[in-house]
Amino acid sequence: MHQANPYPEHSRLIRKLESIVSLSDAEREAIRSLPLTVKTVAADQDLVRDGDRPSECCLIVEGFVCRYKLLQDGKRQIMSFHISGDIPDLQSLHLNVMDHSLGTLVPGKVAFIKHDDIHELTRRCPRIADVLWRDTLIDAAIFREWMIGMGRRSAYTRIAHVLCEVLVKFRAVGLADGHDIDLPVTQAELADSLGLSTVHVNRVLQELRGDGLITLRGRSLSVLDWPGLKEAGEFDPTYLHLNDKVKETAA
Amino acid sequence: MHQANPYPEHSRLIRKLESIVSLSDAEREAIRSLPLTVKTVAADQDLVRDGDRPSECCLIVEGFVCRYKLLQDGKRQIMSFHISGDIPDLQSLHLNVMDHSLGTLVPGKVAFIKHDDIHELTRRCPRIADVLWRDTLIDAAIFREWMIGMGRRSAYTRIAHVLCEVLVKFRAVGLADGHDIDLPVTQAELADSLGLSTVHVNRVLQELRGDGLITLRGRSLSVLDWPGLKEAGEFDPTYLHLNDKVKETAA
DNA sequence: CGATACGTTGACGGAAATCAACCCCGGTGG
DNA sequence: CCACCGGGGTTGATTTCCGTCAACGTATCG
Repeated sequence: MHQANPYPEHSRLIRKLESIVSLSDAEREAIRSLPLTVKTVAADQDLVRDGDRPSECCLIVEGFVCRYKLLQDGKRQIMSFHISGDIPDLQSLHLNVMDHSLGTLVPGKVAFIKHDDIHELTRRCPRIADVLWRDTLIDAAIFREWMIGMGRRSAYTRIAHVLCEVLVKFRAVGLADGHDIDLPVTQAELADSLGLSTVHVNRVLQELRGDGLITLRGRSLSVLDWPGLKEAGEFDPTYLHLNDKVKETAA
Repeated sequence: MHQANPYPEHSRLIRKLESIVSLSDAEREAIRSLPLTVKTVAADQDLVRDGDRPSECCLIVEGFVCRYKLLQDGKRQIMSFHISGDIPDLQSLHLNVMDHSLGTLVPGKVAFIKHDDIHELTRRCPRIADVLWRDTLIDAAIFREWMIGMGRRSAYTRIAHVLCEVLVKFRAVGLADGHDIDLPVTQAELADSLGLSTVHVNRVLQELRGDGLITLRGRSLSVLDWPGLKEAGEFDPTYLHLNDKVKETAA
């Protein structure tokens, strides 16, 4: 007796939001009323580009997306990773011009939502505006945590930290339940997210393996020693501001 | 015929918000109705501390405040600087627990605003909620820009960049109009904001002076060569998302 | 007028970048 | 079916930017 979910895309969003707040039935219903345009996208495609003035937001349904900026000299800084349920350009609701780009790292599925429809929803349902605001505030908290890493932590600690973060985020939205995930990120991309060189990332990953904290072959990451990895990464999940219900996934 | 401003603290907030959006008379009036508790604070005092669960926000009236976090080993990362008109802990409206601290760098004046009063204001005046949301989104954009610096820019570029940023922010709210400001920041604090050591900051500042870009004696900074400093810092003010009216101050 | 905080300088060391190969593997096309 | 190709991963040698340590100068202030 399997019944297909009539709102597979909206469900991803709802699950994500419920990882950071609780929603009422009415609020879930309101979210399900949002008009979406679903598209499949290949790897390494830009969803939005630095300088754009978007009139819609993109909801990641499946896949893995990064926020990044290219510098004059060709260097790239990745500023965040996003997974199913995230709306990485929610900020474009209130900031007209993009100051960075969003691009896919693997093939996936993305749903576009018109700004007007979101505005209409939040007018009808002010609590949802608060939830979305909260979501952007959590993104900001994650930026701050990454700043701390790049400013004051060693490469070893930084890498351990980002692995912890990704694992917790996967678990919070139900994309993983053990300590194994499919990490769709190359070492070069990791390097660009941490302000390191690929060579150094490679060597530090070997250290982490050598210390028995993880295994990493291709894209499959297994955390062998979760307490050890958390300690190595000085990882305290407070900054993720998770709902109490899912907090245990980070323990 | 000089008439004293009956709302000196509210005016700072209004001026700040008008540096990023336009406000109607009604909105300005609504803001002036906010109940405030004004306090004078000494230097090096925490306004809010990592782990706190605040029930009010603080509006900087005068002085200079930084957002920072202390690490296990005693290292400090400063994540932002704040000036007159800023509400650096606006995020506490929707994130219960502080994941960092806010502290003064110089003596100043701070006004506290109850969360409840802000919620009441935004309920009465939804456009103001949008403005405040926008403000937190700009903070996030600044975090991202600092990430780019710490991840991918040299110390020289980073320092030039932050000097550009501070100058533009001062000008945007009318705290400066030329190229000279009172920069109430020690080299050690600059270092902690950029992920550098104080020794290195000192040396790079000498380079910037040697290149004829700035003078810096004590707390008084003069930008001698604004185009040169912008170029040295790879500074593009887009990420500050200034109102068109004040954009010229960054040109 | 000493205390103390801030700035400056020099010598040295180290974490990570850079440069340059080389390997491995999956795809693809002849 | 195998040769070729290209992206990703790995390794070693070398360099560099910046940190650390330690001392000293200088200004402000009770």
